[in-house]
Amino acid sequence: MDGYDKHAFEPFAVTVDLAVFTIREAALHVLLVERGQEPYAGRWALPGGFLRPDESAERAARRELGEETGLTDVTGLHLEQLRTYSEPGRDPRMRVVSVAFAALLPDAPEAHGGGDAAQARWTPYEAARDLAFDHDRILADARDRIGAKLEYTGLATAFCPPEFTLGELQQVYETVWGTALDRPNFRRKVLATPGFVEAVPGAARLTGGRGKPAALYRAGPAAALHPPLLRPTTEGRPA
Amino acid sequence: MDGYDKHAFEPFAVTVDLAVFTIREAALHVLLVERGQEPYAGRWALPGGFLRPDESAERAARRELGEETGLTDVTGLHLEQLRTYSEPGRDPRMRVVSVAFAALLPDAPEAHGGGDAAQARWTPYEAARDLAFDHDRILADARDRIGAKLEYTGLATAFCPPEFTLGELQQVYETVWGTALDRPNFRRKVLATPGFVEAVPGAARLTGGRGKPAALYRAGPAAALHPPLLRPTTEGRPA
DNA sequence: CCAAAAGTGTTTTATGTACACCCATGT
DNA sequence: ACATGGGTGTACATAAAACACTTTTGG
Repeated sequence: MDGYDKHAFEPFAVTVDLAVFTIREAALHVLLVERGQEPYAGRWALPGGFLRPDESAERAARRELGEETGLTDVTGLHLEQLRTYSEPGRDPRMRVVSVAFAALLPDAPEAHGGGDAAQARWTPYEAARDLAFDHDRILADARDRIGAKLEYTGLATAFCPPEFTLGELQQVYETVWGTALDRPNFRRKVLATPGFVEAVPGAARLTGGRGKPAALYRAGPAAALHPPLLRPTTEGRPA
Repeated sequence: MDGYDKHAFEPFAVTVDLAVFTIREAALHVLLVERGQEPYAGRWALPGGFLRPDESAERAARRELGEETGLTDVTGLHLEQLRTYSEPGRDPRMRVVSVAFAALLPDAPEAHGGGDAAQARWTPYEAARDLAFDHDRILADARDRIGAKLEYTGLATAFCPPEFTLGELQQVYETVWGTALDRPNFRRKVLATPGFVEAVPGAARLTGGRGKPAALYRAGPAAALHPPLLRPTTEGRPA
C-alpha cells in the first residue's frame, strides 16, 4: 500500500470502437474504415475514436460512426456495449482504454470515408482480417455475441427494416447461424414467443417479385425471448 | 469537423467497480465497503478504485478487491466484465470512466476494511441500498446479469466450492431465481447437459448432518449450456 | 423406528421436428 | 401452366413437469 495516493490517478485516453454489422446478399457484412493516419496508416480498422470530455461512450460511438463513415441519424441503429479492452500496450502510442460496441443495421446504406478515415467500406465478415490494433479480436468477440444473442433476445429484428416479413427475419437467423431452418416451425416459434413481433394489420409485401405477398410485422416490446429460439444441433455446437 | 485534433485527446480517470456476490444462509449477499474519504465519506459503496498505468482492468479489479476487503488470492473467484459506465457527472470530482465487474465467490470468507475502505461487509442483496455514486444501478445491472446467465451458462458453479453436491447447486438456482425447483428434474437436466458438471468418482458428503451422503461433482468444461436451464414460469417473467 | 436428504421410476403433458399440402402472385 | 415464396395441418418423436417411491445416513 506504500503511500499510494488515490488522487494522483494516472490519465488515460479513452476511445470507442464499433463493430457494425448488416446483412447484404444473404451474407454478414461489417463496416470497416481505412486509417488515414499513423499508427497503422493504410490498414483497415473498426470505426471509432477518442471520447470527448463531455460525452458518454454511447454518444461518442454514434458521433464517430457519423464522422468516419457518413452514417448519421441512421434509423433503427441498434447499439450495445460489447466490453472494454484495457490491456496495456494495445495502442503503440499511449495508454488507451477502449469501450467496444456491437451495432446492427437494417439494410446497408452506402458508407464513405471522413474524419480520420480515408475510406469506409462494407466488407464480408470472412474477408475482414488483419485489422489494426486488436480489432481482429474485438470483431470476433462481437460476432460471437451477436450469434448468441439471437437465441434469447429479439436482436434479430435490428437487422430488419421497421416492417419486415417473417421470411426476412428467418434469413437473418440463417445467415448469422449458417444453418437452414424449417419455415413452418420457425414461423410458429416466433409467433408463439410473446412480445417478439407484432403483426401490422392488413399490410403485405412481395418478396422476390414472385410468390404470395407476405404479411408484415414490427419488432415487439420484449427484450428477452421466452422461450428462446435455440440453434439447431443440440449436440456439440461450435465453441 | 472544425479543426478537431485527434491527438489532443482529453485525459480521463479510469476506475473499476466490483459487484461481488456470494450465497450465505440461502440468501444472496453482496460485498460492500464503507468509504473512508470524500466524496461520499461514510457511505457504503461497491469496492473499486483507480486503474494504475500498467495494469488491465481485470488486474486492477483483483488488486482493489484485495486491498479494500482483504480478499486476496481467493480460490475460485469468478470475475467478468459487466459494462462500462461513462456518463459525464457520475463522479462529482472529475471525469471518471468506470469498468464494472460482476464477481462470484463460492463461500464467504470474512472481509475486513483496508486501503480507502473504512470497513468491508457482506450485506444481503435486498439491504444494499443508497450506495455512493451510481453504484445502486451498477449493482442492479450485475444482479440481473447473474440471474440471466444462470440459464445459459455454467455460472452457478462459481457459487459452489470446487467439489459440490447437486443439492448445493440447486440451492444456488433457487436462491438467485427465488423459485423452488423439483429436485429429481433438476438433477436430470443438469446431468443431461454435456460439460456442465462431472462426477468425482467415489466421493460423497453429508449435507445437513442427516440423510444419505450426496455424490460430489466438479464444474465441467462447458461455457454455454445446451440445452439451457430455463427459469420456470414460461409466461410473463419479471422484466 | 423415525426424520432428513439423496437418488430412481413412471405417468402425463407439452414441445419440437419433419414433412405433406394448400394459397396467392408474376411470368 | 408453372415456378416461387407464403402459410396451414398433422403425425411422430422427444423432452419436460409432477409426483410416488426407494435408499442411506444420524438420532
